[in-house]
Amino acid sequence: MNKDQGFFERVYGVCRLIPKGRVTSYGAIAKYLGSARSSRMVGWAMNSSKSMEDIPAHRVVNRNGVLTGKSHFGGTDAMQQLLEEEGVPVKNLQVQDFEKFFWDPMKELP
DNA sequence: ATCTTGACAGACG
DNA sequence: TCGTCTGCCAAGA
Repeated sequence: MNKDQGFFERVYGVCRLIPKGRVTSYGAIAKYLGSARSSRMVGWAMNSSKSMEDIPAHRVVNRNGVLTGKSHFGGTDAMQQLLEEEGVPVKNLQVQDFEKFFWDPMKELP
């Protein structure tokens, strides 16, 4: 979470802090990191995180609540099932009641 | 050192 | 309302 590791390391830190059964958006994380318009960087970081088991990237979706990164989860609906197991209802890669399950790092974290 | 890519987001036409 | 384009910043080739 220190900047020593670079930008995406911080993204990892936030991802790990996402409570189980909650989801957040790339923009929210980017904003929390201070670069609200660098949401792409978050996705980029996740791209690297996909190789890191410690990062629950399945809890990170786009602002629409759509699991855009599902393709990176083996090309199956594994990502969707993971969320459902955690208590997040997902329908066809779309998080149901997204706002309800949305977890804002800036708001939840001190 | 330069160019391309990237799991987004917001603005514009 | 929907489709398209740009903006943003970092990492890999």
